[in-house]
Amino acid sequence: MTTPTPPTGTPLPLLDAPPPLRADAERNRVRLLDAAFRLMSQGGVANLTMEAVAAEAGVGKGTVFRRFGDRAGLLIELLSHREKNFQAAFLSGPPPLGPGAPAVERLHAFGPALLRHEGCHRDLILASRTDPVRQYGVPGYGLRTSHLTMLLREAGADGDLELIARTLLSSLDTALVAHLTAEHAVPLDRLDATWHHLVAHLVPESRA
Amino acid sequence: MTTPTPPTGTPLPLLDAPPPLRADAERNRVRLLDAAFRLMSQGGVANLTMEAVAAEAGVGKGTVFRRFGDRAGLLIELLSHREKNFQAAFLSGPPPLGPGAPAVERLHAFGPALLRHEGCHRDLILASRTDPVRQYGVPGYGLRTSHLTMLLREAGADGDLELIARTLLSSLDTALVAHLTAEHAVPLDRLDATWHHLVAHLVPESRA
DNA sequence: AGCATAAACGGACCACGGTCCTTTTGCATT
DNA sequence: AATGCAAAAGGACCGTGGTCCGTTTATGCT
Repeated sequence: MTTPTPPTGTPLPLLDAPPPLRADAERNRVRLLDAAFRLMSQGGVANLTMEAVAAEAGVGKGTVFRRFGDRAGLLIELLSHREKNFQAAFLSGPPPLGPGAPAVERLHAFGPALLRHEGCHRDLILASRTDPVRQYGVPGYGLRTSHLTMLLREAGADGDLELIARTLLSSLDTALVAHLTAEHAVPLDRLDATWHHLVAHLVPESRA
Repeated sequence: MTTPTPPTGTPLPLLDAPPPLRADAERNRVRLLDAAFRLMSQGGVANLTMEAVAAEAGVGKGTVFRRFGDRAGLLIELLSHREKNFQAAFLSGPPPLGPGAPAVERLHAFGPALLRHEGCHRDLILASRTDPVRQYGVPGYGLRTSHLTMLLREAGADGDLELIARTLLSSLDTALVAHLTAEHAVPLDRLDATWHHLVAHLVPESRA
């Protein structure tokens, strides 16, 4: 076999972009997401039955599964849509969360911001956690990890920065936070304080 | 209404012990747990269908639900049974994990031990995580938390020790570890190393 | 022993997630 | 325009978790 002809004028996929959907598929995709959003607005996440979403969107049930794989896939998609704002905030927003402030300050700012962001979407996030491992494969999680890793490196922290970043993220895990606030009445600022404590002890300059 | 007569010779429940089961209920309980264990041994966790367990135990399906609430409840019960050994190891086993060693050493020993313990029961643990919040309410988790909190205090750590303890636990969360080993081929000793790093940075005497 | 009562049992029943296979439809090529 | 084909749509179907309620059974009291 000869080398296949390189794509001519295609907008260079650049890192395995998923193949574009056929027109009808794309149309139904947005219909479904809209429908899901609508249903959730009125009845909460519990209302998001695959059949109900299909019906609301006016398509067959199979279509929902074909597009999103499973219920968790739909919820994750719904979620990722709303995460765009948060991502923009720490990637390119104003300091101290965004670039412009020293790395340590950005680290300190990240925890409280994440905490509050996740607080808004708690139900959706928790509902999307059918498979406990899956969340770690979601792009959003990967982005947070590499962002924190970078900030830690910039701040001069030592050790296995990626694992430390993941540990920091775990300390604000939605499920844990939900438990702490619900069962132990832990207020948010106590969580903020511990975040600051952790950051302070893990980057050298603040370490006395 | 007058004050009810205090219990006469009852073995003082001492902290809301669950009321004892009726004889047949208790008999069926062990039958069910046995059956579940048997089924899991041969076909893995996937074989643990509520109906299958009921059938194997020779009882009705409703009985399984009455006893364990739901599937997660059954799995958690199954799990708690096997955790006894681990708990004994850090509560009363030999040093450095058990009492006898200085608190810092016990802290260092705890992570690797937990990591390996959870590795053995990975499937069961992950399968029991239907509701992501629930795990934090099981006795085993509470015990680990208070144990670590105590060790941190003994070691002279500062800050919100309970939240720090929970953060340490989160860093070894089964789901996270499963992801790291499966997707990123992270070896266990790298996780050990980060555990030691975290402990070292969170208790004062080791902090330079 | 006989009885009353609360607890446990059983299995029919329901809802929902997920699969599968047939039919339809968009799209490219001639 | 006509045709061929891969992709999408649809919805019947299945398995399993979870509920419900009529029936059975253990246990404590007289």
